[in-house]
Amino acid sequence: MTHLDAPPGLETAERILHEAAALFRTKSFNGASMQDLATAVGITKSSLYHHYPSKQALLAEIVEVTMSRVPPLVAEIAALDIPAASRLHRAIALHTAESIRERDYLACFSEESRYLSPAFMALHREKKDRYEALFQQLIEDGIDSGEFVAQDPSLAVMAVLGMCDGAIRRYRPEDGYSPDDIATAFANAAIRGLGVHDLEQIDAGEAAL
Amino acid sequence: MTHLDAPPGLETAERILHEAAALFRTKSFNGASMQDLATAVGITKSSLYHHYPSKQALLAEIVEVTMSRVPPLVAEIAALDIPAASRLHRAIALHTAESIRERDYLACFSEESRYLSPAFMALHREKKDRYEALFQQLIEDGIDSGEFVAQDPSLAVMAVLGMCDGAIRRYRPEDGYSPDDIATAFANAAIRGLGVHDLEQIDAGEAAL
DNA sequence: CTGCCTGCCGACCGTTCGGTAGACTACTCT
DNA sequence: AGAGTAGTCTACCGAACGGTCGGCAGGCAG
Repeated sequence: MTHLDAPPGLETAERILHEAAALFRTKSFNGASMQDLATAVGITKSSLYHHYPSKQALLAEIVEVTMSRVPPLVAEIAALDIPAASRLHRAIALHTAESIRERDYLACFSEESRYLSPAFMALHREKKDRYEALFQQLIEDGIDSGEFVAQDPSLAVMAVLGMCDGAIRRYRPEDGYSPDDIATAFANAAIRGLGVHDLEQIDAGEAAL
Repeated sequence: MTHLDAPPGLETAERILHEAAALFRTKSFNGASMQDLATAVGITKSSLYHHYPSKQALLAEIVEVTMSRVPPLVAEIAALDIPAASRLHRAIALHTAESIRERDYLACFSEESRYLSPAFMALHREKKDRYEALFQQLIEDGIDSGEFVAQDPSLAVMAVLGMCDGAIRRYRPEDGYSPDDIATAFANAAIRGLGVHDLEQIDAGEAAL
């Protein structure tokens, strides 16, 4: 029983992180014990502590890798030189698809991050606020340009991101929807909900890409 | 120190339930201990067990009182003899306002109910499905009548209720929005998002009531 | 006055929690 | 061959968990 017996593509530390994200999503941070995690990974509880110093550190790591992966993708979309409605459409679709595909990690990011210790929490709040500000800016751009009807942008971002987060909890693979199915439906609904009058134009723009 | 000293309007059992709902929302079911609850109520942990047989029973009771209070209100709206879009608008506004006003209870209903023991869970799933079916039926009605664009009703209900649930987690009283502000904004956004073409007519209908 | 019932309490139970200590094994590098 | 190291193990720790027990104070009915 050594550390090189069976590396099926993933290092132990990475497997631990994966299983931890999965457990934190399904049983919540407080509901998942280190023993549960050890069992899922197939090692003993003590061995976990060789790779990560604490349960908190596991959560912090999960949140951080997610934070450094997804926001840049959205930021890239936000910087495109296309109408705000099109940018927001793509941003929502990406955020939603990512939320479903990597729901273990995104659930930790959006739901379990509140269990971060105060030290990590402060850091995380700031990053999360910056991430959500990307969406709010897109909405404000769209209102300014007349693509969306005048409305409170912070309520709009609350509605949109709340909807996306909901997908994580409500998604069930056995229902037969692909992440992209849901992502597209949500993005369409959101753009329409913001009061855009020519959704067809956005669809056409997407199809051309 | 007797049981009749200071009933400030609420019986002990009811105060326990209130504080439990608040704690379960803020710290989650697994994160809130019976000692936390006892401290919040101002009695000892042992005394809790005089009123409720277990922590599980507390959660079950919270979920059940919510379940027997809110769905009838929505069912009443769903049965009104007005266009589907108007009924759905009012149903969403009510659900959202209620989610925010009674967010301790509604959070337990929508988020913590997954910690119910299997026995209670089965019962709860059925009721929750029936509740959500109310919304889905309204959406299907609106599609059939041409008020909403053709779309997958179950994805639509996923988006709408996900958005509403999000309000519970994202709402912060200090931001200055009233529950009704958010409820109206969400209902408008949702109806628009479903593809209704004459939102003004719905607003006019609401104003007349 | 007596006896019961309600609400509460301090003390305690067994279990599980996150985390630690130290030894063992097998691999790598010199 | 020998030293070092990475990864795992068994065994254990103190604390906190949900829950139980027996008893005590006081209101109330007989």
